[in-house]
Amino acid sequence: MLRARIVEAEAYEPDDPASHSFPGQTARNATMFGPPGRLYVYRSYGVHHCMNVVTGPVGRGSAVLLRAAEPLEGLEEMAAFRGTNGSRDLCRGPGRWSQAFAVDTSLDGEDLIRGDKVWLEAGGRPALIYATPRVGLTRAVDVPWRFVEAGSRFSSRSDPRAPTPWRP
DNA sequence: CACACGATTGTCT
DNA sequence: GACAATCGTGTGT
Repeated sequence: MLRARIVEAEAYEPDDPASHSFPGQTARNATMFGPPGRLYVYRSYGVHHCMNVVTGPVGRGSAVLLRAAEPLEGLEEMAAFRGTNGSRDLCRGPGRWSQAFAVDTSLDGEDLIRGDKVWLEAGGRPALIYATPRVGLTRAVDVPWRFVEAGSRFSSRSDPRAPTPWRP
């Protein structure tokens, strides 16, 4: 069993030029337009995989990219999948996290609420969350829809110099 | 069928 | 800080 705690995520909306759902539904992003609570997996740069949680109702195309997590359980297995050791880096970045959990496009569409391969569990909310611009985009580069636990050493980037606290 | 490109990462300077 | 790796997907012809 592998377990990790989400410390960083980014939101993507259908009217958002940076979102895969922006151009409309296609074969690749079909899961984004399906029911919420499913896992949307896509391949990035031909090399890595990235995990998203579908958040919108059927037909909308909203999702949250899972960018980084604090490994909690099964660290040796994660390290074996990644071919490295060092707990800080196991799930630091969307590609690394997917690799640590051996997630690829074969798991696209998995039910994260009732599934038995990969799922979400309720957890406590971080005491302080910062909102920042999203990472690695060429469009909508200033939209502050990256959310990161303040001060987490497992996030993919250091905290912003002038942090903007975010409250749900 | 040809082409451009990307929600990344690791390596090298 | 710069750059290559690598390929599925979307678009246009």
